[in-house]
Amino acid sequence: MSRDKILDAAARMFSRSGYHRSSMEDIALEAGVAKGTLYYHFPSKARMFQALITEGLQMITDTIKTEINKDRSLQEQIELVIRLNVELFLEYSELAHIFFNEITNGIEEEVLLAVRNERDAYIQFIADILVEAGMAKDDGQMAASGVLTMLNGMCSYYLRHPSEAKREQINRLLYTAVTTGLLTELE
Amino acid sequence: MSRDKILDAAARMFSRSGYHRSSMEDIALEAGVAKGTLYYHFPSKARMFQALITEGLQMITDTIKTEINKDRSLQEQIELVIRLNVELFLEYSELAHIFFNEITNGIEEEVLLAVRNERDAYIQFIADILVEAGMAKDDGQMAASGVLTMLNGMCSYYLRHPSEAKREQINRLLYTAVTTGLLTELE
Amino acid sequence: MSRDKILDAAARMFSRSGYHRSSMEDIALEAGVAKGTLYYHFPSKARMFQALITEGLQMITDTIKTEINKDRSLQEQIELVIRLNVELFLEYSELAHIFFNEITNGIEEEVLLAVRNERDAYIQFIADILVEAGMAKDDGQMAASGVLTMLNGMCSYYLRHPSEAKREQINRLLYTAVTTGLLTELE
Amino acid sequence: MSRDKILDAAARMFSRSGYHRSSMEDIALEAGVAKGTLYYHFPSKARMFQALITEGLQMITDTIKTEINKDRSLQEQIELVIRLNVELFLEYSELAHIFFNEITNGIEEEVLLAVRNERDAYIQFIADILVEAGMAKDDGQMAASGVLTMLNGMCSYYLRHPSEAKREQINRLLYTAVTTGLLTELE
DNA sequence: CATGAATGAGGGTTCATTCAT
DNA sequence: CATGAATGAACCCTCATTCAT
Repeated sequence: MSRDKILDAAARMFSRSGYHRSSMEDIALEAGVAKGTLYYHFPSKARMFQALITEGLQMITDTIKTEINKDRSLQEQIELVIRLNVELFLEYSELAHIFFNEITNGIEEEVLLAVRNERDAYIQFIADILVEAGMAKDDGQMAASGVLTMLNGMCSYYLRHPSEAKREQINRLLYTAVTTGLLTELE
Repeated sequence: MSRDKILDAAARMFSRSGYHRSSMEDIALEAGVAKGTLYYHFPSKARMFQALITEGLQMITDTIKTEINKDRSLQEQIELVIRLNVELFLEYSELAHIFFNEITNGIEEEVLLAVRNERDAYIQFIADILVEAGMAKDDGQMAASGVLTMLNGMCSYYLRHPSEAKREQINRLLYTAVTTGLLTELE
Repeated sequence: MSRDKILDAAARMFSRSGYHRSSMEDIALEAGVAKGTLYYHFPSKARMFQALITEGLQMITDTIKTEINKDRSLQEQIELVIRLNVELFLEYSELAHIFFNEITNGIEEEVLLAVRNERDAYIQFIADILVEAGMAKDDGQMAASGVLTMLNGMCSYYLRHPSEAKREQINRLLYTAVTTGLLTELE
Repeated sequence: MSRDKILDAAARMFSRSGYHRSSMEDIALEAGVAKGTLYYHFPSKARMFQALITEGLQMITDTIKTEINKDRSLQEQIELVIRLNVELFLEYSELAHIFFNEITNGIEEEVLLAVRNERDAYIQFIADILVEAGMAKDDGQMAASGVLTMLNGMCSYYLRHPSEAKREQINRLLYTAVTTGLLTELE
């Protein structure tokens, strides 16, 4: 179905070139469909982006939920969540970057709010895991926000100065930051 | 002099609306000069942005250097560096955001590299301070990068959910992160 | 039958939003059928419009003919024709407006001519009535055209500045214009 | 100056093909300037249209005022106003048509209101002349509206079935309609 | 009979940049 | 030094129409 082809192409393009640098023409070309087809499936570029975020996050949270329930130790759960997030950041770096750093540019206000809500929901999702694991007090939101922020920054740094060694370092450092309770100060 | 008026206006506009959302028209208007004048002083929008970053960072590093040399304790030095950076982030949030998070959009490759170098130089500058204060081993680059990343993220979070209480928290948390040696793991 | 549903919907949409502002999508939605169905019944938007005009006018002229033959005085006949036309204008204002004022926009030349012929035929139909009633000399075309023009203009004015009082005024004024023979000068 | 070239070209294009059928590309081509130039002088197509109407009406009312003051009899004044208006209608038929029959299509609401106000102001201008000449009671608005409506319709008819004889007829008929007091019934 | 996914030409608009003055 | 009129490529979006099912 061409809706999926389009979302795939959009993910690739946004991830490669960012939101504004990816034109609807480019995305259509990448998806192998006509420009008008994009507008058959999505009312606007912004809404397409929103769908991408929403449906992408749904898949991610589903994956994490499934994996986490597979009878693991607390430690393994935390490690897993961190590793999966790092992988996602590195695979879809630009997209993740957009997602976590806003798109202040000329985008429909309504979509901006929706994406912001998605982000807050995801932060809450991670926060719940941290709280359940005893790694954060209260609602855990700021702790989760802190982890993701660090993750975002470290992955960006890694992508600029890549070397396999550091990749495992990121996982380890984040794990330490979480387990030593540094982030609980944030509450 | 109109060059300064332009840079001031550009800083305000970029900080308020981001790089791409600020048109040359807007900047000229804000500066109170004609659009053509921008091109008298700078060969392109990207170069203007570059000049802004370069000269801005020069001022910042000069300020920090001056303050740091005023015979302070190590603790005070670290606190000062953190506080100054937090202030800058909050004052020029968008600009800082751009500076620390790339501008993947349609910008001259050459300028992109130059700005990236400026950023690495600033990271190095902070790294040197950390090393000198014994807060990081080796070159301290990744430690510095980590601090700035966290700073970036926390300030963004703060701006989205502001409350005076949290502002001091940011300073304190960053101070803790630096002094407890968490970041030294990064080397 | 879905052909009728479509024509009804088209009449409503055109009358509400005009020809070009009504998209095939809108009409299909209003009719409760799929977009493709429109093209099953009509070869193009323009042809659909033409069918609407043709069949609508057929109904109108039939109605008028029937009513007129019901053994009325000349005066009553004229009053009737005027009143019916005013009602139609006000009920289907946009459609009437399109019909009487051309659609210079991108419409098939052939359809344009056809619609123009429909209009001239209607003018002739009214003209015949006027001549038969002794209210116009010769072929009465320009008289009929004049009445309809005035009717068009007054109804538009009425719709912009409505008030029940004026509605009856329109009928009366047109009746006066016809009966005092003003329009016979037009021949 | 290219602003004038553009307005001239726009008047020609609109008058020839109507508002929507005239693309900005067409107008630029007709004016001999680049498409972007249109947007240097006017913020949008609708605003350009508005400027055209406003400035055109200014010229027309100025002309009429000047001519009317040249010490004429009442009869000559009325004849003059009618003749000038007929000439304008025939010269800029489409434009006049748009002006007097709305543009319900996708045009900025604000511009629509502005143009409507221009039209009402022009009607008022004509109304004042009629009242001053004793040809209408009270504010004369509906009388003026009636004359212009008839004028509009007759000119359209004339353009569809042209012949020099009828042109003078239009002037005469309108003059009769005004002077016999038919329109005073409208008050 | 009817559908709806897909198309692509065309439209209005933005904006960094150029250049004659 | 500075201006501002002019440019044109690129962008997002609309919509009548086609066609396989």
